[in-house]
Amino acid sequence: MSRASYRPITQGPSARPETWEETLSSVERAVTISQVAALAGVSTGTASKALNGRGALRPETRLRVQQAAERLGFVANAAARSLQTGRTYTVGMITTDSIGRFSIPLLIGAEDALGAGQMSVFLCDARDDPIREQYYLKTLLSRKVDGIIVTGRRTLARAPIGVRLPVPVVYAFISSADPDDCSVVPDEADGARRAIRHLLAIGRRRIAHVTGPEHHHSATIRASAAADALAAEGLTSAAPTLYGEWSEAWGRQAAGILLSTGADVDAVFCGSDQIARGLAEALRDAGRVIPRDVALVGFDNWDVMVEGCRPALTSVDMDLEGIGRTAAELLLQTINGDPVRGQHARPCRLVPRASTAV
Amino acid sequence: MSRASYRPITQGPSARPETWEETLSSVERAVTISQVAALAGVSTGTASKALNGRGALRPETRLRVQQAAERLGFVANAAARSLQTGRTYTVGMITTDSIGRFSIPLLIGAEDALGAGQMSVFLCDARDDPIREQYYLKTLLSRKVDGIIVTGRRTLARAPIGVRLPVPVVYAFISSADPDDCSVVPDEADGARRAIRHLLAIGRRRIAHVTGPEHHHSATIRASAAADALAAEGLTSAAPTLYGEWSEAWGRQAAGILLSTGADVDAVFCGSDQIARGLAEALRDAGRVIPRDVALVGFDNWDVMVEGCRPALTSVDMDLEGIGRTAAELLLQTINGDPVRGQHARPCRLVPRASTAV
DNA sequence: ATAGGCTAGGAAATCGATTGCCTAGACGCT
DNA sequence: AGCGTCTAGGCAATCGATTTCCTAGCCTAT
Repeated sequence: MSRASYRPITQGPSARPETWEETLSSVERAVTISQVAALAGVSTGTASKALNGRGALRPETRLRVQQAAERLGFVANAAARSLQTGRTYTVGMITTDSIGRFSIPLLIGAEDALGAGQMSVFLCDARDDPIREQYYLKTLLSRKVDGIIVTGRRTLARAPIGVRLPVPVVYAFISSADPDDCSVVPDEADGARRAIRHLLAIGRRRIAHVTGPEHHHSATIRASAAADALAAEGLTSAAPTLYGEWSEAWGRQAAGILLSTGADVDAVFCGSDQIARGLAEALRDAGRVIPRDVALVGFDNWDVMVEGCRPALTSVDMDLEGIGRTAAELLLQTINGDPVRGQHARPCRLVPRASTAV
Repeated sequence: MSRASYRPITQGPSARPETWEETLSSVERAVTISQVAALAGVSTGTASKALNGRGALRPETRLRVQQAAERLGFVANAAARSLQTGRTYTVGMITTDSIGRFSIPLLIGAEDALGAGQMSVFLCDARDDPIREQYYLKTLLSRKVDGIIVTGRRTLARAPIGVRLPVPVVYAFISSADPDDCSVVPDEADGARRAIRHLLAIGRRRIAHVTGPEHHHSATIRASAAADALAAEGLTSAAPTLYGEWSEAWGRQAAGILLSTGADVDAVFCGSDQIARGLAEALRDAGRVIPRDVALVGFDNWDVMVEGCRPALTSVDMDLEGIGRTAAELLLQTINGDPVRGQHARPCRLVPRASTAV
C-alpha cells in the first residue's frame, strides 16, 4: 500500500526534503509563458500568438519568442490551455472486460490513429464491473475528454455506456445495443464464409465445424454463416456443429468425438486458433496427416497459436488493429463536427498457411 | 484517414448541425460550480468548500450544496482544478517497446494501484522509437502528470528517459542505467534458482538448460543463476546451455539436439514457456514420457502455454502484475513527498504442475 | 499637411475551481 | 450595555494560456 503521507512542508529549511521538488538539487519550476514573454521582451498575449502562429506579428518578433521558448524549454500547460479553449486533445478508452489479448491490437490501432492527431489516450480498465465503469465514465467527463472509445470482448451488443453524454462515444469490437450509436465491429459472418470458401476451393467437401460455447454470440454467428456458405454450394455440414469452449483442451476432445463417431471429414473449420491447435494435435496423435487427410482453418490469427501449431495454421484475421484505428478515426471525425452514426462492420481476411496447403 | 474537417460553424441556424453538441436535441452544457452555488444560494467559494469538505460551514449548508450538485449532475472540471492546485491526479505510462504480452500485466497492476489512489493513466506506446519516446515525454510534461512509469521488455538497463525531470519517474520491469533512479524488476536469478531447486527436490540430477538468445540479458542471467544453483549442490549441468530463440520451434529443435547428442538428461529447465512447450512436444514424439523420463520447468507462467502444454507445465512466475503494482505504489509514495530511489528486485514464484509431478 | 488605413503589439477579460483573507452577526461574559 | 470572540460564509486573487478588443505609430493619398 502506498503510504499516502501528505506531510506538511512547514519545517525549517534544514529539514530533510519532503516533497519531490525539494529533493532536486536545483528546483525545476515549470516554465510559464510569461517567462518566455519576459525573455523575448513582449507581452504574454504576444508570446502566445507567436507560438501558435496567430495574430499579426513581425516575423522577427515571432522568431525571437520562439527562440526564447526554446532556450527556456517552454512547454505549454495543457490544463490552462484546455480551460480556455475547451479542447483537451484527449480521449478516454474504456475496456468493458479486463485488458487482454483482444484489447491490445484495438488499443494499438486506436493509439495509432489518435497519436497522428496529437491526441492522448486515457486507459480505463472496467473489469466487467458496472460500478467501475460508471466511475471511470465520470472521471473521463470531469477530465473533459474530447471523446470516448468503448471496447470489450465481443459477446452481444452491450447497453450504451450512457445516454445524452456531452461527448461523442464510439464502440469498438463490441457494439452498442442502440443502433444509432457508432460501433465498429468485425464482420464475423464474412470471416466464416471466407474460411468455408477457402476449404471448398482446395477441394474439401466434408467439412465439420468445432467452436466455442453456444451462448456466445461469436460462436453462433460463425456457425450459422459457415452453414449458409456450405448450403450455398448445395452442401451440408459433415457433422453437427460441436459447441464447447475456446480452449485447446476442447479442441483435443472434439477431435476425439469426430474420430469416434466415424464422421468422415476432410476439413474442420474451428471457431478459434486454440481449438484448431488442440484438434491438430489430437488428429496427429491419431495418425491423421494435416492437411492431406484433414485440412484445418482457425479463427483469430493469433501469432503464437498459428505458428506453434504443426503444421502452421491457416486462420481468419479480424484485423483488430484496423478496427481500433477505424474507431478512432470515426471518433475524430465526430469530434471535428462531422458526426458518424450506426454500426460499421469490417471484413475479415483469410491468412492461408500449411494447414490448408494442398 | 480521418477527415480533419474543422468546418466553420458560422451558418444559419437552419443549417445542418456541424458540431457534436449541436446534434444533441438539447445541448448538454457542462455544469459549473457557479450553477451549483446559485442553486444552493451560496457563493462559488462556499460551494467549493462544501463539496471538498473544507472550511467552516454549517452541516445544513454543506448538505444543501451537495444536493444541488447532485441534482445538476455536477462534475468538477479537472483542468481548472489542477491549474489551481498543481496536481493532476494523472500519471503517464510509457512502454518502450510496443504494448505486448508483458506490458499487459504490468499495466493492470499499475492501473490497480493507481486507480485506488483515484489517479488516471495516460498510456503511451513508444514502439522502440526514441523520437516517439521523447515526443510522448514532452506531451506528458505539458499535461503536467504527477509522475511517469516507464516499462519495456527486459533486455538490459536502459538509458534514463530524461535527466532532472520536474516529475518523478519509476521504471517497471526494465531498469534504468542510473542506479539512483527507481526501478522495480523481477529477480530472475531467484526464479532460476527456484526452478533448479525444485527439480533437485524431486530427485533430478542430470539437468539441462535451454533458453533464448545469448545476447539477451534475461537468458544469460537465468543461465548463470541456474549453473550456480547446481554448483551449490556440487553438480554441473548435464549438457552445455543451449542458446536459441524464445520460440516453440527452437524448443523442438533443442529437444532434437539433446536427444541426438545422447545427453542423459532427466530434467530440462527452459528459459521460457514457449521453449518448454516445444521441447515437450518433441520429447513426446520421441517416446519420452514427461515427467517420468524428463521433468520440465518453463519460465513466464503464461497461461495459454502452461495449460496448452501436455502435461501441464510447471513454470516460474515473475509476478508482473505485482511489479506493476509495486512500481505504481513507489511512484505514489514519491509523489506524496517520500522519495524512493534505487533498484528493487522482486522474487519470483514457482508454480508446480504436472510436468514435474512425480 | 492632414485624414484615413494599416500594422504590430499591449491590456485585460476569460475559462472554472480553489483558497486566503475579511466581515457581519450571533453569542457570551463582565 | 458594551466589548471581545467565534462562526459561517462572502470576496477576490490566483493558477497559465488564449483571445478580443484597442491603440500608438507609421504610411499613403489627396
